[in-house]
Amino acid sequence: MPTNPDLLRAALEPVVLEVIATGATYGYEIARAIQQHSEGQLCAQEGTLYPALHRLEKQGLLKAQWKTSPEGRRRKHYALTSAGRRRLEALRAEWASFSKTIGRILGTAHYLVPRLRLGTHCP
Amino acid sequence: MPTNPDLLRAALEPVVLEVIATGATYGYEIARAIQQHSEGQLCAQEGTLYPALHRLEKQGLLKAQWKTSPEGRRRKHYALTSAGRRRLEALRAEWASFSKTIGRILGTAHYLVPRLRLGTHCP
DNA sequence: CTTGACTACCTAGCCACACCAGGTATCATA
DNA sequence: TATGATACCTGGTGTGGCTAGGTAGTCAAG
Repeated sequence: MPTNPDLLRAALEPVVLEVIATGATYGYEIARAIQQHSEGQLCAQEGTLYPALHRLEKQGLLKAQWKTSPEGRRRKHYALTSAGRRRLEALRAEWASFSKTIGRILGTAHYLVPRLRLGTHCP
Repeated sequence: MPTNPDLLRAALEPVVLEVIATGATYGYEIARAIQQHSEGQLCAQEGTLYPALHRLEKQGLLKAQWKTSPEGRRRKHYALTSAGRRRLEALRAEWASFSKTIGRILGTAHYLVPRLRLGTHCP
């Protein structure tokens, strides 16, 4: 439930856009979705995730809307804008190219490893 | 001849250790080796690479030695320590695990893309 | 009714680090 | 004697993850 911050930094933006594209809508849910999609390998702390969502919104990649759930919880729901969808597509391509290159350099392109603990711990 | 800084940040340490393990020894040569190994996709600016080498040396992963080439050039030659070799191995495993996870999330695990320009420009 | 656990959001301050821009110095070539 | 390539270094700036703290509502247990 960790990730070395430098790795997270490289992947946070595409991963957030991706989980929103996949159906997660508000912060708390997005955080859980990231953990689930990554099988616990990735964990964006709240102090990381919320500012990231605000950045993406400010860049026009997400649009936000406050709603109140039937149980009475205030939630800020995010959705991709069309710019956000284009950006996600570009980030997918960028990631594919980059990870292929690094994988080739490190000789780990198809290197299977046991699940490992990466960095800090998720509370 | 670019890379988005956040991606470079995630890969710089393993890539530097790798190119040194592969035979590059001094800063200027390491910089060129990174560009060549990455087919121009990765470029560590001098203001990035030299501090990184100093960090790795300070951490005991590299040992350095000044030499003067036959043509009279002062060069600082780096070599992996045994801790450096162990670290490289760990970083390879970490990268393999991480890139597999992100690739799966983004659905780009084996996604082939045309060579693309990533971020800033290499001088 | 109070306590605790969970949900749900936010932010100020710290720190690491890539980058820019500038510096120094040597050597080869024109 | 410029000019360009080689070869090293660093101070300041900006980005952004993390820590640690805050607010506030729901719900079950005691």
